[in-house]
Amino acid sequence: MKLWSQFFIPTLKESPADADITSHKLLVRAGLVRKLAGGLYTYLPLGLRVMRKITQICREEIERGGGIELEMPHLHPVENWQHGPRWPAAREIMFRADSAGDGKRPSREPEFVLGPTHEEVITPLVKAEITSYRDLPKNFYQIATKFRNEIRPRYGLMRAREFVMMDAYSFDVDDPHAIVSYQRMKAAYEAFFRRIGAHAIAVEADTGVMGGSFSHEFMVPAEVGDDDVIYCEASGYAANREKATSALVPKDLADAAPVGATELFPTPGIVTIAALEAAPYSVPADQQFKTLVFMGDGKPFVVILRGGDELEEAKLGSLGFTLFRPATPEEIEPVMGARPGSLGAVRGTIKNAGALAGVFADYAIRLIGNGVTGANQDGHHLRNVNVARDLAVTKFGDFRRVRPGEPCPLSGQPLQVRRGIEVGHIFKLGTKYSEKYGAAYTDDQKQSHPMVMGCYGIGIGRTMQAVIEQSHDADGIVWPWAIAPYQVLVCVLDPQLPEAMELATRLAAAAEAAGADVLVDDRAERPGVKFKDADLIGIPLRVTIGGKGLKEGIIELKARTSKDVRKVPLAEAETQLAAAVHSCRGVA
RNA sequence: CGGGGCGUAGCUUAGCCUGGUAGAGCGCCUGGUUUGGGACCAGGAGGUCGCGAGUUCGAAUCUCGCCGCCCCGACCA
Repeated sequence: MKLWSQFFIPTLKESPADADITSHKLLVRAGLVRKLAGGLYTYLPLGLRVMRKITQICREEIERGGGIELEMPHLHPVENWQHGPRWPAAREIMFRADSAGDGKRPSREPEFVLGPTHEEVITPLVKAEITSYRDLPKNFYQIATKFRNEIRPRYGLMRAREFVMMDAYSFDVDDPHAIVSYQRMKAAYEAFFRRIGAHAIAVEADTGVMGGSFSHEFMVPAEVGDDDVIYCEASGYAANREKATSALVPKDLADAAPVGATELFPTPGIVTIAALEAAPYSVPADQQFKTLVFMGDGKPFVVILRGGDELEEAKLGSLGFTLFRPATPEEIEPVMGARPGSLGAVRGTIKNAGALAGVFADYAIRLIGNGVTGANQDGHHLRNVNVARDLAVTKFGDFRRVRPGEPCPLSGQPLQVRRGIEVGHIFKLGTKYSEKYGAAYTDDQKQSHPMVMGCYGIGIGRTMQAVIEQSHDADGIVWPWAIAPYQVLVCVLDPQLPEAMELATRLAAAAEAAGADVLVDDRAERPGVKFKDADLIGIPLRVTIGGKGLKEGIIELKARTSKDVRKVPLAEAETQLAAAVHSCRGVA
């Protein structure tokens, strides 16, 4: 039992000026966190208790899923990263931690970096320690602070620069076994989110810079989320916008026949899809080819989409470039022969086709059949361009962004979209890291193979905030039992009465014996203040002891989720409180 | 990194346009009255007006630079 007067819960009546989403305001108002600087937060005692409860449940479920806990350094020698597969992309978001000005190194590269995640540490460890198939599978995890120099920290703990994350790494002998490890972790995640009272759904996700073959994100649906989830209720299909596909292009679609020879026509000053849609040209957007040029690891490449479609840049990750970005007009002109607005990929019109790393076409352009595209001469376009006959396509792929309403790839029903907060992510990594670091094992035929890896993350602080986002009311937080900082609040309205405090102590003991953490509000505050604070900090079960009630011989029980107050005779107070605690624990 | 906004007491903020005394509410301290949903009265403490230059007799207020914070976009392991 903890006495409020001897604890530290700095609640606020007013919302801080720099918070604008509910969960962020409540984190601060309920005295859970305080900001040090952008994206950097102190966990106050109450917030720390919630974090601890979440990490403990996480630990239990990951262990159940086969995880073995260890703890790796936060400070990494930069060499570990330089030798890894994603140094160019990762260095941008890493904080550097130079040893204090010893002048021994050029200042361009740090000696150490603060770890944003730990593939670069765990893989060399496993390479050194595990060499036999007999020692596999293994799944190592830790719950530790991570550092990422987010371009834009925001929404409190939602996107912080320093944050607590559970990260796990599985090592298996082959793909089928790796999939088993992956499925076990997926089940562990589902159990974890269920136990803490968060409604999280698994959605197919893009693998991004991580690489790897497939992955799921765990999303808590919320309007303030950073990500769009595309889903179909009929089939259960759910995917991150970056990954989502639709059945827009029929699988059995035949190539359209040419309608005539390609024909050059002047389009002075026309550099947008919309302008070509207007009179006098009147070419519908989806009869135009949109031609984009990117730089991938220093070489230009071309992406072709339908005029009305948008590129989903994340999908370009499947092309295998380590780093890519849109090309500048200055980079485009020498290769294509024209500036953006007049670009196309018709064979023979590209000025220096040899310089290209490839021409990648979205499947949906096959729906165009014959259309209009830039001629690679400023102010000119080509019509009667036939997809199969005329375009210099290296490879078709899915590069477009799906729109709500398009047919679900599984059921054909219209897809829907909603916002969500990403609280966890699981990847089947494959051998990208094990090959790079030489993490291999010897099988029973004395053959060496790279280990097949998976990696898994859960944002602990973000999960805490996501729970607040989906579990609050006008008065404050409504904590699920399992992660409430305290589960029972004994509200002593007249703490100066010795019999009131004596009763509070007895009831607290009874609740603790029943398995609850108990906070006793013994402050010399008016009742209104205590009730408002109680609602704000969201303790699931409230026991009220007042001078009036004592005279009547009753105490009161109230659930945070309900308006109903139950009056309980003093003689039954301990047993009824214990029964209420048991019933809450059962539900949770 | 681009666009926009904001920095005044622990918190929320007024004042700035039109230069001249820095104000309120909450919180805090003292005393009193209260005491079941953020009480009331009286008194009090608390401010380099983000930092630095400049203009001016005089700058919270006008100008420039810097820093910090928030929002939108881009980005996001």
